[in-house]
Amino acid sequence: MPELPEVETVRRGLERLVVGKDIISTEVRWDRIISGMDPELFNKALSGKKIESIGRRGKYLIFNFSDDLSMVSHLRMEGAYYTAPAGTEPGKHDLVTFHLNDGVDLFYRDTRKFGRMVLTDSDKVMQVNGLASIGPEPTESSLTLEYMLDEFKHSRMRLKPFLLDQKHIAGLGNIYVDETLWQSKLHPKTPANLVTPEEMAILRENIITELAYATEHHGTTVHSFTNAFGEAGSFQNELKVYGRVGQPCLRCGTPLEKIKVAQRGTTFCPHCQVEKH
DNA sequence: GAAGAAACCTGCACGC
DNA sequence: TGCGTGCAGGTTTCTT
Repeated sequence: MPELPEVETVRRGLERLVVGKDIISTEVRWDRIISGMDPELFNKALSGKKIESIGRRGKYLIFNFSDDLSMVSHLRMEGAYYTAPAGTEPGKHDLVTFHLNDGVDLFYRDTRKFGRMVLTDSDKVMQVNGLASIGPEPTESSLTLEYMLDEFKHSRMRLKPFLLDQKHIAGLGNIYVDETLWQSKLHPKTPANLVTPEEMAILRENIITELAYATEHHGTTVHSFTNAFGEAGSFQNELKVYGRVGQPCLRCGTPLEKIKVAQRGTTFCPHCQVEKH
């Protein structure tokens, strides 16, 4: 399940593999992957375009093509890109193929068909659904303590769904929310406006550090995530709570518990992370 | 307007 | 062995 570190890992891989190449044509095998556009128009618009650069904002990949055209791609749960020699037969879950000019095909694979691609003018990328209201990147310079204090104090939403909402902070998903809340000793059901300034400073530092560290380790491989080279990340070996339900908390030894918060499986330590009301 | 729930999807684990 | 059920989860859309 790609979160920010996984998407950045994919971006770096694609940058090495496909930037500078031309698209000859595309094949779409699941129409709904292309949001708001007929697949034939998608193919027509992309044919002959050069892939000039690949950017990222939060969990969104942004392909920039020649003639000021861009494509916003969200991998959602299990989306993945990989390249293969031209003529390679697409697999069952290869939903889109980009035929490139140097004997290479770029495949988009998505087992659950949750991913979406949107073609748009390059100057309208930030108007695409999801990007229009996205919060700051979790970095020292973008995610300031002042911003967090101001953003959190207006909401009684529980921390788990609050942090998952990309409007507040870009890039966090289920795994890293559980990890950073555990590190910060905050209960996932605590309302956002009850986090003290001292706790907020710790939470901020943990979010920034955790995502940077996970990116260094090429992300977390829990289900099917691999980068554009088909390589798995290694950060799953660093997880302290996610996937460790029933095992002892690494801080206090209490067995970790799993609950549902806002429809999301949530693992936490009932001793270290005390709920506030 | 805010918050919660359902829907989108498929593979897998589990129970019978 | 085979079938039915529940679960996993990011985002959008619908409902309260």
